[in-house]
Amino acid sequence: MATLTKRADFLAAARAGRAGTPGFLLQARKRRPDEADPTMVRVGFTCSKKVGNAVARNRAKRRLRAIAREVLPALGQPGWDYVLIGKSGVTAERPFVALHDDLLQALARVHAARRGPQ
RNA sequence: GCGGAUGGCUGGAUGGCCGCGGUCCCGGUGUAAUGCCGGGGACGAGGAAAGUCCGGACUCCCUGAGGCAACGGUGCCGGGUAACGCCCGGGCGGGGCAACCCGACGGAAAGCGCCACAGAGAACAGACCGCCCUUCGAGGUUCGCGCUGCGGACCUGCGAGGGGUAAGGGUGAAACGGUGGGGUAAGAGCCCACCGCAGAGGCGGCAACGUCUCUGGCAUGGCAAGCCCCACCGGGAGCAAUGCCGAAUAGGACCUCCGCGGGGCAUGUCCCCGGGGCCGCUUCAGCCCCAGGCAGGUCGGGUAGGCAGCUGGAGCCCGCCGGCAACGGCGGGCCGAGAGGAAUGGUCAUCCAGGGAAGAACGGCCGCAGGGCCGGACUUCCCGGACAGAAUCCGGCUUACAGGCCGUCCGCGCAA
Repeated sequence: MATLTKRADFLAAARAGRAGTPGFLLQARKRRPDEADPTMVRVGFTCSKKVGNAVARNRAKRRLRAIAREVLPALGQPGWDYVLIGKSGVTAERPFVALHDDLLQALARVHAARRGPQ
């Protein structure tokens, strides 16, 4: 599992599928085969200043990282990019198990939406 | 005990499970380069890491040196410091009973400008009311005389004119010193005492300044946070600075190689023929262009990316010495984050502070009493961690901050 570092990757994920949850917003896309290593799951995190001051943003990002580490190695699909976006207030405050379930449901929706039309 | 002032420290603890960052060691593997994977060791946010407001270090750019001008900043004195707009000590002014706190605190006899409103008068001051003197008139009292009147003296809640006056009233942020006495028609530094002020001198202090004596009757209104003057300081941009390495692709330069256009049919290792320019004409030769590449190589710039800068420093701790202190000196010991979409955590449990609710032994007060009110060891349950996250590094300032701990001092009350 790698971390996204390029702005372009974030923008590409934003244009593709998305799924809102009470705790955060998930964006995801399947990469084209000629991009990065197709066996890899990549993930990025975004917490804008709307989330709060530096302490609040960092805490939100750390909690998003924690659930990503628990969930994505098993349920993330190879060749996909995932971006988790923090929400003001709730991402840092919501119970951890609820945040965990949010990601499970959001992943299911994002994957289903991608397969559906095909 | 109550109330207050001030200095310093601290900024939850322990454990389980799962993780992150650089670094060192071991093993494996790989790139143009940095690396990557597995295992292990120690280490890994703050007092403000914040605001980015001052001062520096360090880089690059500009500049021959100095001076002057402009612009910006600082502004009582002395000391500390690499430096500062910071810190310490002192002076002066203001507030407070006091501990203590606050202060853009140089210059207004260099010049310009401004001083609204109110008020009579506001910067070469000023006469509104009031007070005083005086002339005339009016009225009155009284005296005298030559007595339908005339004259003198005095008086006035009266009128008009002339003059004096800055004590009093009133206006204002401010009215050409203040208080008291003498003096005067009334007044006035007109005179005197004290205070203030100015000048000179003595003494104390490095100085800011303080103090004493003498002299002067008082000049020099305020605003410099309007311009200004004086003294001192200051070149600009910033670690996304700056230096180095450097793919792929495109483009550039050079070298080598191949090749260029038209036509024929027998389609080949074939044959025939070039045009334009240098050159006005002809021939030959040369060079250039029409006219290139799908090739190979070399080189330089440079993008992605990587490396350095990057953490050993005006460093931290302890002791001794000097200094009222800020701080300095000496000796010994220590190494304490280094990321780059950015680590230093996620989660659970228990505990310690703290808050709330319920119960409650017991104690106090009120009441004849039933009872009511207040405090409350202890028990149970619930809530529950302030402000805030390094980004080149230091010294400050400012701002934010739940709670806790330690010290010193002041006022009041009580006791001895």
